[in-house]
Amino acid sequence: MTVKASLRGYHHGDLKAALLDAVEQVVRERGVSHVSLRAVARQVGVTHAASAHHFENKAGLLTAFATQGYVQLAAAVVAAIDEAQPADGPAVLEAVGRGYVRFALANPGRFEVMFRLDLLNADDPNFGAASEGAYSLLVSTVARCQSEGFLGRKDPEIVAVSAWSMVHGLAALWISGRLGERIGEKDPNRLADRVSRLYVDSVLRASNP
Amino acid sequence: MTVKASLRGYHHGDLKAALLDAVEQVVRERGVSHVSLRAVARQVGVTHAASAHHFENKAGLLTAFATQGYVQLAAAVVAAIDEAQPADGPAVLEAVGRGYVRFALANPGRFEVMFRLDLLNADDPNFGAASEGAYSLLVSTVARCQSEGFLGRKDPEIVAVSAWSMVHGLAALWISGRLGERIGEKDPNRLADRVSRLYVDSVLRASNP
DNA sequence: TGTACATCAGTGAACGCGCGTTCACTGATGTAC
DNA sequence: TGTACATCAGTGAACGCGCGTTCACTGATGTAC
Repeated sequence: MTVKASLRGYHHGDLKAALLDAVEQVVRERGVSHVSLRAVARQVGVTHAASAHHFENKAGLLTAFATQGYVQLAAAVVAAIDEAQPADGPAVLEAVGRGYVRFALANPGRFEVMFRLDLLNADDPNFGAASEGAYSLLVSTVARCQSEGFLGRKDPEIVAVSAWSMVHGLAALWISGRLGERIGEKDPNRLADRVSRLYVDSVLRASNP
Repeated sequence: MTVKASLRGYHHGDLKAALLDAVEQVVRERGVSHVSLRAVARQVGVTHAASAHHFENKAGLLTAFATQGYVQLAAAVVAAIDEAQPADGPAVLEAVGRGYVRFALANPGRFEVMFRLDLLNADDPNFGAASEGAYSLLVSTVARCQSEGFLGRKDPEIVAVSAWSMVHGLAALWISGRLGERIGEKDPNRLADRVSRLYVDSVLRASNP
């Protein structure tokens, strides 16, 4: 619901947050390519020049939007871990994968923006920190698996990268639509569960060196 | 090298192929977002309206470009298999992964376009056939692994999807730049080899049921 | 309680840009006879 | 060998569009005294 300008007076109150919400809405309803300063401002009910007071330019707005995304992603992963009540490192990693894919599928447009570095100020420190925060969940989970002896002589870096690649690829392929048309499993969250479990069972639990 | 209009006369000869080559060049040098009918025509040295004689519109041009890409991808995968002289199904699958990533990294812009369904006529029959042709290499390789007894009681569909997801995600993350900055292995092709090997060794060769 | 004033937040108009599509056109090619 | 004619391929100008940025502005808020 947009609050009409006539009802809210000259000052908005919290335009910064409202603009970020509007990006979310435009991205969700019409796709990344339809996000423009003008469309976003229209959504809020404000002049399209207004956002310059809060974000330097379009890249600044999208960078803030993507930064929110990494924070939310980390929260979704933590929530998935909590929910799983994991008994060991591999169970944590399985939950991390589930949480990652679930977030991406629930927020496909946002997820896309988070990796469209051509649209962002990739060197923004807040952006870097948020992204690093999400990544560190993966790294520490793999470290736990290693300390519990589940890695054998596997390189933890390769385990982390391959796990990340798998869930990222699964999300990207599902969102692109190239995957769903080809396979029997039509529920993407169930698919994510099965893929994560296959990985964890094969790579971590099989206990070969 | 662009042949000047003055040298080549009124008719181009093979404008259709030249336009597709020009898309490749623009995408490689300036990125997907800079591909426009005008930029492509400029590259060839031709009026920007000329492409309408060969491709209905921009989506048509990009669809043809992406279709070429799937054909090339399939060829790259086949070449990687030939090169590896694989002794069994898992070795074939490892080569498929290597070929997939190698193609993506050598042609990042093209690879991106191939999955940007928002830019394409996704229901174009040639496009669908080319994409299906590449996918079928994966499916038949997994089937071979199964017939050789390497799948245990694993669902072949889940094996295929997880393998595809992993190499696709690896390529996408590397191209986006979010991966290279975080890890020690700086050669993406070596990284792809190691990731593919980890997958094949753990999922197929460990021979647990 | 009241007034002056600085600061802040949003306005509205203007700018120049590159874009995709359309269309009447003209130059070149090739085929029929 | 020559001519008429249909077809094809590229031209060039025009169109309308939505875009991001800039800037002088004005309305609203809050602080100092």
